[in-house]
Amino acid sequence: MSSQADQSAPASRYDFAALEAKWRPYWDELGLYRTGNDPAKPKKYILDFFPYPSGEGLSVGHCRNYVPTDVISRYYRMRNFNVLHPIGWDAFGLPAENAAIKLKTNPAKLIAKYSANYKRQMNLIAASYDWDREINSSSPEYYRWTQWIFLLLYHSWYDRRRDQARPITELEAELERSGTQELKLPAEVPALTSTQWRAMSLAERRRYLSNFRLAYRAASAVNWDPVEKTVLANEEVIDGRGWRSGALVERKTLQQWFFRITAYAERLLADLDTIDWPESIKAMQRNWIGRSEGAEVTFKTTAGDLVIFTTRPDTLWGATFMVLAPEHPFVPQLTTAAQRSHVAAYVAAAKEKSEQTRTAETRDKTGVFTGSYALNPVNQEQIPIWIADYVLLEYGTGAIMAVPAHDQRDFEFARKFDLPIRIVIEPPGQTLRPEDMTEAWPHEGVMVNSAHFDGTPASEAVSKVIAWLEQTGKGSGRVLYKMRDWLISRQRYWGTPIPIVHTEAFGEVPVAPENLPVLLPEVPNYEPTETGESPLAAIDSFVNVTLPDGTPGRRETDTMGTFACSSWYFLRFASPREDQAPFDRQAVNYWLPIDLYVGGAEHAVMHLLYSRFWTKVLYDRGLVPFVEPFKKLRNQGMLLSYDNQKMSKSRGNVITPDAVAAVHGVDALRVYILFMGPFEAETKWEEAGVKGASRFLQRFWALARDLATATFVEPSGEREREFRRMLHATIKRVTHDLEDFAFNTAIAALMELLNFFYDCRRGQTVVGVTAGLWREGLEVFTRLLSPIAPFLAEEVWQEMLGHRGECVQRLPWLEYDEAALAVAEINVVIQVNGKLRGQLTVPVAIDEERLKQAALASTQIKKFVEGKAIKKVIVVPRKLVNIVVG
RNA sequence: GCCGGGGUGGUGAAAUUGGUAGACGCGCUGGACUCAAAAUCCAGUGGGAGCAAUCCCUUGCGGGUUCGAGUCCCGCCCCCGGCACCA
Repeated sequence: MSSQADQSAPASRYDFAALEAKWRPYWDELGLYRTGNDPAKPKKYILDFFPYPSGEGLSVGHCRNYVPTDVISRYYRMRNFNVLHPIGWDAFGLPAENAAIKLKTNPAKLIAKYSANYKRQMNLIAASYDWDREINSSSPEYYRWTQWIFLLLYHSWYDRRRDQARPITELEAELERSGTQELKLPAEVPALTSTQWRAMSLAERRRYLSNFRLAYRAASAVNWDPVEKTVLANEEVIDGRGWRSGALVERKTLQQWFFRITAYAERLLADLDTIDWPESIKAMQRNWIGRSEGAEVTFKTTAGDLVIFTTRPDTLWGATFMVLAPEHPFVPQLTTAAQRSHVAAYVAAAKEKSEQTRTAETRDKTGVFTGSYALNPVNQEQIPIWIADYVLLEYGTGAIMAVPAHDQRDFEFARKFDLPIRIVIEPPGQTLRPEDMTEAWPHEGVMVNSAHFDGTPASEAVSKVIAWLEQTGKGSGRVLYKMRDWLISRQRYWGTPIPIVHTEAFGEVPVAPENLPVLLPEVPNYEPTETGESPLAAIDSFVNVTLPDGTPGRRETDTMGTFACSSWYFLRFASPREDQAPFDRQAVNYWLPIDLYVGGAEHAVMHLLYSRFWTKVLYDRGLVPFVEPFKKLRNQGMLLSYDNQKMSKSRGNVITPDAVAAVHGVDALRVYILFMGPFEAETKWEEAGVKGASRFLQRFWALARDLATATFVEPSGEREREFRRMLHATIKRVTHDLEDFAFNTAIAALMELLNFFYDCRRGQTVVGVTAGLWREGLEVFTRLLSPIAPFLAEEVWQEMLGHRGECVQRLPWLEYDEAALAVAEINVVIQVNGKLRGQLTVPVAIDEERLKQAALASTQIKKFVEGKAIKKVIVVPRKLVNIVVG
C-alpha cells in the first residue's frame, strides 16, 4: 500500500501503513502508555505471562494473548484508572542456552537480540506496554533479588502449629529452650531435646535445621533429563519426558536443592476457592496437589514397625497380605533365605525399569513373596508380606495393606498369586461372596467380618475406625498429598546462581544479603556435563571463595531453574528500578494483587503453582499483604494454523503478525484476532477472516470520508430517536462485553451499528437524521473502536471528524444513557401451545390484560385457536403471550 | 478409570433469570457499476414441501420436568484438555 494518494479523486481505500507510521510516534511522544500515577485514581494491574524470548519471534498465536490484554488496558485507561501494563523477559533458561551453544555465542547476546525482536513485534501490533518498566530476569539487578528471596526461604521454616513460615532464628531459639517437644514435627524428622541440640556442632545444627528450612539441600531420587543434561522438577516431567526436550527422563540419586512447597499444600488447595480462575486450571492444581484423607496404621514385622497409609481404614479387617515397594528399606531384612534369590532378581529388575516403562507397560501385576509376615493390629492376624512395583516408594509410606475384596489392584494381585480374598464391606441388604467376584467391590457399604464394628454403616465407618485406632494406639488419622517438594537446582550455566557456599567446618553457609548478587561468571565455555555436575564447577575463580572470617569454601555450582525467576517477577514491575529491596513495599501494596493475568494453560501446575507458593511465603514473612497474586486468570485459546495444526517452525505453517500487518494492517489484525471466536476457545486461522475485519474497517473509514460531502434529507424525530437508541445500545453492549472478555460480540455490536449507519444512507444521502446527529454517531463509533483499532480511530477522530490535537484515547470512555434506550413500542410474540404463531407491536407500557386481549384478538392465531378450548393464557410482559389450547 | 471443558447452518460462531434459535463475520447465489476483472454497493442464504400465502422439521442421542427447553433434571454417545497402579 503506498502513501501517495490520488490527488484528483477521493481515495477509495485508506492507507493503513501511512496511519501507523503517523500515529505511533505521536502516542510515544504523548506518553500514552506510561503507567498512570495519579494517587486519586483507582488502579488496574493487567499482566501477560512473562514471555521467554526465542529466535522464532512472535506468531499471530501470541497476539491472541497480547491484543486482548492491550484492549483491556486501553479501556481501563479511558475509564480513568491508573493502569500498570508492563512486560519483561524471562531470559534465563535452557532454550537460550542451548541455542547459544549451537550458534557458538553467548546466551546474554542472544536474549538481547531475541527480546529486541519481540519488542519490535509488540510495538508493531500496538501492544501498549510501559517500556520504562521493562525487566530482564538474567540481569544482575534482577537476579540479585531472586537470590535474596532464595535466602529468605533458606532462612525460613514452616511452623505447623501456626500454619505459617517464620524466621529460622525463632526455631533455633525454641530448640535451645525446649527442643522439639512443643513442635508439630513431621514424621520423618527426628525429635530432639534441648540438651541434644546444645551438644551439636554448628555443622550438625545446620544439617538438622535443613529438615525445616523452606529451601534445603537433600539427596533424593530425581528426574534426570539426558538431553538437557540436568535434573528437572516433577512439574516439568510430562508423560515421563522432559517438558521441553521430550527426552525420557532417568532416575538418578543426587544432592539437590528443593523448596518445601509441600508445607503449603493445604493452603494452596484451600485458597483456590477464593480466586477467579478457569475451572480447568483449578482442577489441575487440585489434582496435582492430590489430597487424600485416611489413616496411618502400624503393622509389626521382624524388621520393625511397618507403617502403612490407607484411605479405607474401614477395610482393615479385610487385609489378607501386605505389599512393599521394591525399594522399601525393610525389604532386605524381611527377605528370608529361601526367598532371597527371587527377591533380589525382582528388585534388580524393578530398578532397571524407568518410571516410564514401569507405568507404560501393561498393568499386569507382578510381585514376589518375601517369606515374612506382618501382624495386623486390628485382629492379630499374621499376613504375608510381598513386594511389587505397583506400590510406589514416593507416595505414602511405600507400603500398603492389601484388601483384595475392596481394591481392584489388590484383587488382581490376589487372583494372580492365589492369595485369600475376604469380604468386609457389603452393600446394605446384600451379600457378597469371594468366589463370585470378577472384580473388587470398592464402594462404601456396611462393615462385616470386622469384629465389634460389624453393622457400622458407610457414613460412619471411616471416622469411627480412625477414632478407635487413635484410642488404642494402633494408628491415627492422616492427610496425604501427592505433590512433592519443588526441585530447583539445575546443572546448567544459564541461570541464577544459588547463593550458598559449602565449607568443611560449618557445612553450607548462606551468602550474606549485602554480598549479593553472586554474579554468574562470563565465560566462553559453559557446555553441560554428563556427570550431573554443573559447568560452573569447572570455573575455579567462581568456585573457590574465602569467607570473611578466612574460612575457605566452595560455591554451590548449581543454578536455579527459571521458574524461580518467574515466581516473583510480577512484584518487580511495581518498582522495577528499586535497588534496596526486591520491591518497594508501598508500590506493591498499591498495585498488587494483579487484577487480570493472561497466558496459556500450559503453566497450570508450574509457574501458576510456584508463584502462589512464593506469594504465601512472602505473606507469612510480612513482605506482602495478600496471599494470592493473581485475582483473575484467563487462558487464551490456542490458535491453530490454516492446516488445523499447531503453528511450528518445523511444519512451516507459522503466521507472523508482521506478514499479516503488511498486507491488511495492524488494526485489521487486531480486529480479526478479537473477532475470530470466544477468547478462551481454540480457533483456526482463516485468511478470509482478516479480509472481513479489513472490510469492516474500510467501510467505517469510507463513511467518515464521505462526511464532508454527504447531504441530509427528511429528518424525522422518530428516526432520530431510533438512531440515538442504537448509539446508546451499542455503548452499553461494547462496555459490558469488554468487561466480560467477550471481544467477539463487542465487535459484532460495532458491526451492527455500522450496518445501521449504512441503512441510513442512500448513496451519498443520509435519510432521516440531521448532520449533527450523524456526526455524533460517527464520533461514538470512533471512540468505541479506539481501544480495538487505535490507528484508524485516531485518524478518523483527529483528521476526519476535525478534532486535531485531541488524542481520542485520552477522552473518557462513553457512558450510555438509559433514557435514550427507552422505546415506545415493542414486539411481542404470540405462541399457541408454545409454538410461534404471530407477532404484535404494542406500546411498551401496555398492561397484561390488554396485551392478553390483543393477542387473543389477533387474526394470525385464529386458525390455531378456532374450535378449541382455551385452557390457559400465559403473559410474559414485554416478551410474549402463550395461548394454551386443548 | 478419575477430574475439567465441550457438541448449535456449508463455515467461525451468537443467544441475561427457561421466553421469536442461528445475531455478527466468512463463504456462496443473484443484481448494479466496469470493455473486463478486482474492489465496492444492493438483495438473498438452516433443512424440507409448495406457484404462493403458508406449513413441517431442526441446537450429539433417548427420556423427563414445564404453558414453553440450546438453556433445567435423568440415562447414554462422541470430541478436546489434564491426571493416572497415588493405596
